Amino acid sequence: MEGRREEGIRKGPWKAEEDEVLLNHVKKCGPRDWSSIRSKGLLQRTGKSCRLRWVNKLRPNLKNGCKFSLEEERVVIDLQAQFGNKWARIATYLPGRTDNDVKNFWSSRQKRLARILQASATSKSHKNKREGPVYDEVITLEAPKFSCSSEGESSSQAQSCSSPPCFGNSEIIKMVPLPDLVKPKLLALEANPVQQELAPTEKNPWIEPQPLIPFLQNPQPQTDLEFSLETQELLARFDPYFDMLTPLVASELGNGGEQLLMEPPFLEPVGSCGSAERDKIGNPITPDCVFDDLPVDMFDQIELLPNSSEQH
DNA sequence: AATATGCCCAACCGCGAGCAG
DNA sequence: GCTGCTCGCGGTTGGGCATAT
Repeated sequence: MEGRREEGIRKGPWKAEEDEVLLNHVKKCGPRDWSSIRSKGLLQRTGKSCRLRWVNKLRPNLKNGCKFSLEEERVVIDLQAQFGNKWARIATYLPGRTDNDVKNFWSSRQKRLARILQASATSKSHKNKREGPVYDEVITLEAPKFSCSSEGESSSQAQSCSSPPCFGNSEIIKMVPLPDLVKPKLLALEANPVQQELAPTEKNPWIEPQPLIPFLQNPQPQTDLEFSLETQELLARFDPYFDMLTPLVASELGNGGEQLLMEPPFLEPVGSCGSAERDKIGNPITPDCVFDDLPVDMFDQIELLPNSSEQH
């Protein structure tokens, strides 16, 4: 696929020598003047291509080849709901991630969710022929078995086990209506077009009886720790505010009744995202502290994110 | 073991914004 | 104000690897 086309413009995969030339250019001139790279005859690449290479691969402190951590997944989900597909903007909240990374992550995720949803819809339609629709009842779901094997998980790359935590075997999670006190805060959130599209009604979702998410009644055999965030996301599509139930779920698992709210404002763009900074702005709710409220042993399977320097 | 399928990721393309002349 | 250029962003595509059948 790599090749030359008209006017000697090179396309396709970058060679190490080209990377070196590009790095030298950046050392001398900084990450700008991309088009001059070709006009000076340094590389047969367009300025556009050079910039992309730098931004996505050569920039320092990139987490290349490192899967998204649980927290990063959460950030993306929250920010996507808030900003929409503004990948570059979202990426600024994720140190070491590029817009391309976020975009690719989201795209894979969407495909996966679509498949799960479709499979669920299919199985539900079969089920409904016998049972008919089920509305207006307390939703219960049984968490899939905890299958992120700690024994000899041979990761092809030394990647973090980025999958979200699961609840223990056979835990029953009750989905209960959103408490009133939560609702006003939710209104401040920017509506997600996708959620709007998929939401069963534009009326108050917490008043209208919501259809059950098919796969909750008939959980698909999802892999490993795919469950919790994946599930939450699907739920959120039917009930845009499902995310807010997460802490509730946690509390139902026996960690006290305190409810926490996760709202996008806890996030700060890279450069000002230290916890001290967050404290300064008076927003103590962080993803970490949300996880703190979950059962401690849930995270036994979660490895720390390796440094990019440890990769490869 | 061979083949099919799914997933991840790098790179390209088109479009729009910003800016200088 | 117009034009052309550069840069940045979001969408899309295709290759390669991993996993399932």
